[in-house]
Amino acid sequence: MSNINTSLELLMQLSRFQALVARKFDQLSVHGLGFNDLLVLHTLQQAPKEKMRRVDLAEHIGVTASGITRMLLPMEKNGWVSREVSERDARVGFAVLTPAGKRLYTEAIKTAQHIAEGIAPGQQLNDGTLQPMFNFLNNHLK
Amino acid sequence: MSNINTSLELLMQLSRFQALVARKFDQLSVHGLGFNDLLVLHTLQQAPKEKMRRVDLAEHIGVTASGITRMLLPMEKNGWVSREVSERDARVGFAVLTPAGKRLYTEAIKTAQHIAEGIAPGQQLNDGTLQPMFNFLNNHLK
DNA sequence: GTAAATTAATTGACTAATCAAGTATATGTC
DNA sequence: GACATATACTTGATTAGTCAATTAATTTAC
Repeated sequence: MSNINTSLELLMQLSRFQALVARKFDQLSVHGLGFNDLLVLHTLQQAPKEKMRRVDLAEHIGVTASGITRMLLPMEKNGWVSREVSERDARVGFAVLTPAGKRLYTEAIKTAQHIAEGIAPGQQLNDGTLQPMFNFLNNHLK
Repeated sequence: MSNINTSLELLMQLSRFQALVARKFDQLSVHGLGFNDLLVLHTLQQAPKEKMRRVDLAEHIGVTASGITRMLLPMEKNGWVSREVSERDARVGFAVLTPAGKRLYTEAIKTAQHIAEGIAPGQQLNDGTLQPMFNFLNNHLK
């Protein structure tokens, strides 16, 4: 039984943890949303005018362009997100949070926060010990 | 634009980071293996006698029982993993690393460690700053 | 200003997983 | 020791995403 380096060890543990978390959320299916759907709504809600280019949205949540097309499809059908085209660049499409989408988000995010608290209580997180972890993640995500 | 609690923020950032990492690995497709396949091989290799109950393997890497059945199928077909039944409990099946599987593992893990180093250099990790992160993860995974 | 390269998005074909249901075995209860 | 419940898996149907190819528009280079 040989060991592996710290880097790979970290990535593997993160992967396992993430699988756990995603499955818990998806199972509970907060308001019919998967974890990634929630991530889409949250990202849009944080964006200026609650609107983003589809590619940027894809990049932000870590799926391919194709992936975002497929994820947004049912969300558009349900009227949570709408589509807008750019005037200055005919290639780009925007995804915009609709009022219905925002209402759903507001409800769903409450539930999600409770679930998250159940997994990783804020208490543990807010004493600063894990600040380096946030820094590490932020470095890789910006 | 309202904010969310630290717990959910953490889970969302982890999800994004993980998506990034998994996609990078899967793209490079180390010796034809996906990141999760690698995780399976690694987990088996760490286990006593390089053998585990399928259910435990599933739990360890964070997929469902059904998921592990489907993941192991091609790996068995390729002769990297073999199947063994328990004598004391006819329900349980074991997954065992074969010699070919071990050889593949030994090669693939080297490449994987290089890729991992490229993402999260051990240098950054080994100064102890991120120890709380490892503790946090271990708490949730044990 | 035209040709070549790049970028944004979608689509078809596929892979990787989920869930729900089903089968078989084991365990706990009375 | 029979019956109910729990556990270990597998399978069919479905969902969530990938990749490779394609279309269309924009930008760069000359």
